[in-house]
Amino acid sequence: MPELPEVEVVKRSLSKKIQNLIIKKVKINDENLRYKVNRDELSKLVGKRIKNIKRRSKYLIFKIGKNKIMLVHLGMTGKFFFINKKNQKYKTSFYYSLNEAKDEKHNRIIFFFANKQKLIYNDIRKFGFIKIFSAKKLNKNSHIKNLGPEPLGKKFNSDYLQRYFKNRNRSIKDILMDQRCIAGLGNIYVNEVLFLSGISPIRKVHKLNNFEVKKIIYNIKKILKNSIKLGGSSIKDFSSDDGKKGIFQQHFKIYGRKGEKCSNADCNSKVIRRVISNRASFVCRSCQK
DNA sequence: AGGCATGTTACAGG
DNA sequence: ACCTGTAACATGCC
Repeated sequence: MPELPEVEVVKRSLSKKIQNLIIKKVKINDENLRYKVNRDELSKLVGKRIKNIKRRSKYLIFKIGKNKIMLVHLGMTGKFFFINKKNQKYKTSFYYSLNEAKDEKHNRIIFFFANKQKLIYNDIRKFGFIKIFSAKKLNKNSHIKNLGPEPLGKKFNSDYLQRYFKNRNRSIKDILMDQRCIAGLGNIYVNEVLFLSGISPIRKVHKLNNFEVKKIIYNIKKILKNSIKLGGSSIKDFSSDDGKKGIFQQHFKIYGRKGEKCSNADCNSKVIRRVISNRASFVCRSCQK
């Protein structure tokens, strides 16, 4: 589930819950995440305070104590649960589950705080990871150092993108999914951006004109901002199991809508699904050229 | 039973 | 050095 907007929403809601809490204990139920969890490093966090949480691309960066960083990537199915003093469970993610009991099985790492508060890292497929290292090493970290600009930042503008596109013979879908070009988009939002921009995912980037590049940038920023806003508001009342599935998909205009009528009012074409860059693309042939 | 899934990385080859 | 395509990771759902 997690692309930039989801990770941003997780960051915000987690910050409210755990900022300034002191870690009392860490329990590892399953150390075999994408990378093997380092027990020694994790145990060194005991006694330290969670200072703040930041986001870079789809990574969560926890500053813990004076000089520790906990870098978390949620992979495909990673999520956090927070248990408060009254044993109420907060799911700080969109990810829904139809079966709470089955959910428990995938609680991989548990952080304990005072008064029975807990932070649980839950991950079904275990493509996510948690790494601990010293704060000095953050910028040299292999996951972080090659990331392109944040799409919502000033460095992501048409000068940058036109230069990046100029001599590259790759498809626009491929490039937008490439975290070295732009950090934080994934398959769903790339689908949405290209639909809104009226551009076919297989177009070569060096053949896009300035207007098209600007349209892509505008739509990236617009969709991401809007999704963060929607995420923030839908998470607040995210307590019952009913209707969760709807929350996940209802905002997407093209992703997952194979066979449905194109959502542009004056278009009667049907959405088709095809695989591009090894992932599902949903396209309206009439609206995306 | 087989296909599919929001992500990243490694590798082989051009 | 840059680019492309493919497979792999683990698990559950339809």
